[in-house]
Amino acid sequence: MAEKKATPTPRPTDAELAILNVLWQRGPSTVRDVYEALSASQGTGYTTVLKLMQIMTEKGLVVRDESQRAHVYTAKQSERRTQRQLLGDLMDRAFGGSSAKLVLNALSDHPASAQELRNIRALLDQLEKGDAR
Amino acid sequence: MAEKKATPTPRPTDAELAILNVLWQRGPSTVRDVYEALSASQGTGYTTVLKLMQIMTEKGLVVRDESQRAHVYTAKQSERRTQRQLLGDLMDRAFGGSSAKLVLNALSDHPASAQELRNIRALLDQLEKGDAR
DNA sequence: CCCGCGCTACGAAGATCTTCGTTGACGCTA
DNA sequence: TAGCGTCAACGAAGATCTTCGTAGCGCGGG
Repeated sequence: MAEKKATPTPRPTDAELAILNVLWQRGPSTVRDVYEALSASQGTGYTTVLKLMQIMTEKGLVVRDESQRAHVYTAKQSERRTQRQLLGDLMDRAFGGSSAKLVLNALSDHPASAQELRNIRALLDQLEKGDAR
Repeated sequence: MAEKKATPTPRPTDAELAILNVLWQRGPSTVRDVYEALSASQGTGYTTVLKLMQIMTEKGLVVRDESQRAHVYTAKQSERRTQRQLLGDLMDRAFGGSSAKLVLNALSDHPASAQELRNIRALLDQLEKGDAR
């Protein structure tokens, strides 16, 4: 075996993340799909999106199905996994690795709904109980 | 009035954030101070740190006291404020603006101590009660 | 069979980030 | 006062990110 990629999937840039968001939301999409979804909010040109997605393919952020004339792209990492990565990254770089600090900051600055607060509380319960981990 | 700077303080880059961390930790520091604090963990040269801090001064990320021969730098934004900014940014870019999603992710992936969990719970109480915010 | 349209590929340009070598100024000390 | 060490300033180089213009290809309609 020598096929194991050592490259741990780089951190997506801002523009790349915008594209990933579209892919997660729509599922496998062509460049045109993504372009149309993005051009609504941003003013990027078609070839710009295309180029970015080509680069993302090289980086391993997305995988490409070339069997169709219009290639179909899919996010390689799940949304969850990417969020985890970005979050862990920020936590290390700006919060000294403390998830609690990060969480406290997030909550006090950006209030969540009552329902969401309940969800968080539920998770807390779970964490405290199955503290074994 | 025309003196109001429209520039809202740019998002610090990775290398800049590393420097800011030192400034927050040590308080006002010279380039050498920062360099020594950083070179322990990273292998950056003195002039590299200097250049970065000069750029950060231009960007308004730090302020510089030039009254001494060795200029003394201070972080312009508080650590808290910067954390807030970075967090809000990430929330928008990767979590669809939902702080709850972000928090749930953070907690389930990066467990906090019991004490920290208590703190979070306390904040939740506070948020739910004095919901007036 | 030929044209035009949509799509990918390529390459280049400009911006920003990161790194560092070099230079010149300053002040202490022998 | 001459020399040495420390410091800021500058400029340049290489990497990465972002944006497009342009070219080339293949398919379907006329």
